Amino acid sequence: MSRYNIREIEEKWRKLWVERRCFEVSEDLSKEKYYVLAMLPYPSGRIHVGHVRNYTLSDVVARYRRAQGYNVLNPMGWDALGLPAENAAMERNTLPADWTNNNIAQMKEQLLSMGLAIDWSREISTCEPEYYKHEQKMFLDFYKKNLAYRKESIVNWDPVENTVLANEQVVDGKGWRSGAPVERRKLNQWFLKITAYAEELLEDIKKLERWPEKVRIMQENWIGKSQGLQFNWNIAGREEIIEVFTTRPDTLFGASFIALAPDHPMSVALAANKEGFDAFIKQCQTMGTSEEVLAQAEKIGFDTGYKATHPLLPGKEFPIYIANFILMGYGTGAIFGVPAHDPRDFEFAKKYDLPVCPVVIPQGQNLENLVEASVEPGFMRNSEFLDGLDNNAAKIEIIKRVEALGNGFGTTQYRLRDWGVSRQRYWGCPVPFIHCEVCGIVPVPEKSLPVSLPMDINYDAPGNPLDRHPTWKHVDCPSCGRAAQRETDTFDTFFESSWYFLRYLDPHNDQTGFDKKKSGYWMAVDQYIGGVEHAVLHLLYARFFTKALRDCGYLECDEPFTGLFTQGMVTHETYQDEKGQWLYPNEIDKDETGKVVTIEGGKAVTVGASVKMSKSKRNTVDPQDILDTYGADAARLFILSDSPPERDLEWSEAGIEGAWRYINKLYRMVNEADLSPPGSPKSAIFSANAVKLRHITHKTITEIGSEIEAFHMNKAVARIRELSNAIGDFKMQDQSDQWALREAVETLVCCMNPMIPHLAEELWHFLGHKTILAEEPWPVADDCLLEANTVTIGVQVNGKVRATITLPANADQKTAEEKALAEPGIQKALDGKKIRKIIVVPGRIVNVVVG
RNA sequence: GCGGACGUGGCGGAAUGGUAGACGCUGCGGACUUAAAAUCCGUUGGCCGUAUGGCCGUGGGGGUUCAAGUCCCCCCGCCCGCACCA
Repeated sequence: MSRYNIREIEEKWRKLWVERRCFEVSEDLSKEKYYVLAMLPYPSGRIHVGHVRNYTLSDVVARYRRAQGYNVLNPMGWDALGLPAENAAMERNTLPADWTNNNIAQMKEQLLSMGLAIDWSREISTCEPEYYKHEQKMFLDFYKKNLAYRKESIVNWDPVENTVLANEQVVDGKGWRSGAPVERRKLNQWFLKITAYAEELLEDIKKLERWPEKVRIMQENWIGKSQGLQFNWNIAGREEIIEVFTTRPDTLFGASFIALAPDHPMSVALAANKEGFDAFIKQCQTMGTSEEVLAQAEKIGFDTGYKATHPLLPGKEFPIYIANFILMGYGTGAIFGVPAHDPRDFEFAKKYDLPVCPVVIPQGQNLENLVEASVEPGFMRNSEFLDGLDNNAAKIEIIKRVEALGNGFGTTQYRLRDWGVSRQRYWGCPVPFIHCEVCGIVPVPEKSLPVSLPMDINYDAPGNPLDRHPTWKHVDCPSCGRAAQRETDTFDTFFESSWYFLRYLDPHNDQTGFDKKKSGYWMAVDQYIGGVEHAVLHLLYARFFTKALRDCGYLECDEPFTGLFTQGMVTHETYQDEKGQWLYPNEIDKDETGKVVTIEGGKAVTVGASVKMSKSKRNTVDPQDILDTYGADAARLFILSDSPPERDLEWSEAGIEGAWRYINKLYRMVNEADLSPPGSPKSAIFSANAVKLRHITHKTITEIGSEIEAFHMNKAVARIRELSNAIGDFKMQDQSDQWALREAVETLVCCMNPMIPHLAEELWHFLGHKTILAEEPWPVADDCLLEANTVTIGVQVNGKVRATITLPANADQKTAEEKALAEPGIQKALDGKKIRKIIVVPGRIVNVVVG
């Protein structure tokens, strides 16, 4: 027997799959379709282990579904636009396009060596005008539908780089690159009206049954629907009113102050000339605006000195504060504070010595001397006409009353905000609009699409190269013909990833983004797989796009992804030398005593926690090294073993070596097995051992299937190992048992195919088959063999296991009882005590209750 | 702070309310070898015992049940999300 030559054999089968175009598919109405999609990678240069995990998972699903008879689409492409390419271009003096295309070529090479069942004929790259011209058309359609609009909004502006910074690029109020203090600047920017779909996006989350609960909750929270009352307060001595929104109108009679957001227009109007105002506003601005920070920060306020009054609360006046915990972007930017029933208001009231008046009293409580806010439901008190109602009824009642007064209205608020898509960058899809001094903002005519990025750009000066380009932006106005200028903003790159899954369906269509009929066949994606970091933004944007495109007539599909799986991160131990410098895993080793030391110099190494792989901690492994050393199958197997896919996976050298050893073991085992010749007739009679083996064989078929469907890939691998252990342990009792052994081995090979396809294909061939395993159906289990003919169950005395007994599978209760009581261990445990009752659960347990 | 997960051997992890620790990794002992690697066999939750065996054990405390890792209540710990980084 020749040694398993991983490189040669894996290469051989990959070549054959490509030659036979095994994984290229087209619409086939005779078959049920199955669309498997892995989140498309950003072409950063080399694949990382996270990619290997992602694409191994999608590949297992694709190969398994294919064997199940589905017409499986499993495409791949490149999320090729984005900031890193510009950073790289600046650092290396190249062009973003060159850097990106180079990376794509390299990464494709690497992905090919993983042996993925991908239809590469559908490969797309989002930086090609052939791709983005269609999204320019979509944007124009959105504009026509009033789903795209411009508005002024505030950005972080780096005055040295002449560029807009993302929040994470602002470090301590300074630009991450330039170190210059960041300015808040108002710019006119494009927005997509995702809020128009807030209700549908929320409502349809219910349909996404095969999404992780966690992601659905995150999206629900993000959309943040709340129902309440919006109404007006008067300001004593002034004409203006203050509009507030509350989700707790029932607590109105418990109010003790009014609070405005620091950037509320009335804040300036009421307090701009007051002493300390500027300092207070400054203080508010330094602490950030995230809900997390506001919720945990000390609640501080600035007393405007004005009082508010409300028609429902005659004779009462409420101080008007400006408070740091009120957000201008949510509701109306103003609230009435009810310390007794809101934790933040309570904290605020304690600090400024404001009254705490409980009005919603939970059953069995009196809420005297509150030490914290009470948010439980209850019955109304101290609330005039609401008294005695339960607080939910009170909400309805008070909204009625306020509406009758003409002072406000019941309304629904969403936390979701419109999606700002403008980026002041070069390496993105140009926004297809033209600015004309006379006509204003004018769409680029469809026949003039695409608006392509110029390739002759440079980074010699700060700012957006599109803006500085000598000719690119100068065009004639399509409407009046006068000299005009192109929009130099480009789209947020979430734009590309919001519809790429549709482009895969019709990747070479130059007339339209995709054919409606094709989308009718393939959509929706049956199984989407990617990182949980995309739980909200990408997935919400893609859902929005699908609905918006539907309403623009592009397709008939409400939700893009019916099944979603979010994989965990890949982690690795960290290593530091004596000086605290981080070391790469390939710089360390164990010495004879088992101590971890540096390979160079043998110096002591501190082994740290296993954390997400990152370049800064140098705890990365290069998948290419793994693929070169151990082969694709070993890498795939290790990725799938042990850790459930949704949890973090700890990469270890021992683990990958274990997988590699097992690959070799399987190869040897099958090669050495004493099998009946291919195609031999089934034996008429099997020995006891063979019957047992056949039971395991057939059980494995159904179990692996359901484990893969449930994404329990670690358990699917365990079932493979169990079957191979059973094969290894099998003692032949009779020549006819050879057939049972062949059956077991062939089943093993078929079942391991989704996970380790190269070896499976090789062994399939070795077993004498002329077919390609990638094209073979999933084996069918014989139902008669699924049940074992004997079962071993525990026998308990008072709930403690004292013995085990083996019974025929169909044994009745009486038999089980008798056999259990006959056990010496049971007799001993009974110790002559009186038996009160015996519980027999057939096939499960016998419990003797005594005493 | 709010919302949501999670907590099982030395490690990753299995367990429709029914034999806790499947399947692995590591460690230990042995075989083969001049030797090593590879491979194979055995063993590997803790404590007591020569042993048959016994006791303890799923973060902690209570409860429901014939039976609880699993269900309920309280507590502790850890992780994730909470607005434009993709």
